Amino acid sequence: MQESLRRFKAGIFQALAHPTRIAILEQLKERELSVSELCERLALEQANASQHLAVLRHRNIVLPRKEGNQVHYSLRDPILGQVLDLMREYFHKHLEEALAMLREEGKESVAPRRRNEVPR
Amino acid sequence: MQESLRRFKAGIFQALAHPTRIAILEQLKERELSVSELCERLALEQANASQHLAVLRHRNIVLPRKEGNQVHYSLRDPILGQVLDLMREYFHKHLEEALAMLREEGKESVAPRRRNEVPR
DNA sequence: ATCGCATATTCAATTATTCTTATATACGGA
DNA sequence: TCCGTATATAAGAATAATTGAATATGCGAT
Repeated sequence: MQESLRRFKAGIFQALAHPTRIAILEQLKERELSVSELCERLALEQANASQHLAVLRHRNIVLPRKEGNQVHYSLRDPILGQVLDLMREYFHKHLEEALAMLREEGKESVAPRRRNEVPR
Repeated sequence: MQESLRRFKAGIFQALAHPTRIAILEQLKERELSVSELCERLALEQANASQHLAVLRHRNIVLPRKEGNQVHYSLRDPILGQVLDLMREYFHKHLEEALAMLREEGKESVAPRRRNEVPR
């Protein structure tokens, strides 16, 4: 597979690689929502929500539907919903380490590794 | 779901969000490989491969196994293999637009949208 | 036409990723 | 021990992503 195709996939993952956008997609997985509904549910600034939606839109991950004054967004392909479901499963499976990882967050003690040890 | 859990998921996606790391994972999905084998197959610089492997390692996506002089890496959880498979399916389904998107790459003509049009 | 609301875009500042080059560490063998 | 190979890390420059504030656009109602 060529570099360009991998860039396409990487682009999709990159679009998913932000907590806010994951939150948005988890909402849209259930049903179509307007921008203001999303802002309300997720406590987002309007401009910020719009920017994140733009990221998702540019990757064709999300579909806008205009209705009068507002824009309703929906998840374009259920496959990405499945991906999110798999991630949920993955998350549960690795709950312990996920929590540990989150607890470690912010620490920067370097803890030099002992000789003969495999890298962190 | 809390912000911290979404950060965990976003972190995984972020680790997947690079063409080189996708290439690495697609190789490891098939079988365990040493760093030098990966470098050879993917035509990577040693230092660069090592950095990308470090990203995957820190997320516990990939597992190092030391054997004498070298380190063999494997995919830690087949779920992520499934995720890559779903992405492949997604990719095929949206092949047309993917190609269009890739063709557009590098252009920066802004193409002002017509009034009454839904955003890009 | 003008107002008000919903949404989108732009800009500048900050922060995070990525690449390259150089150096460090760990190991096995002579 | 010292050497060569495999891998990891560090440092710096280049690039990209994120944010908040300000502004723009599109639409419905008056």
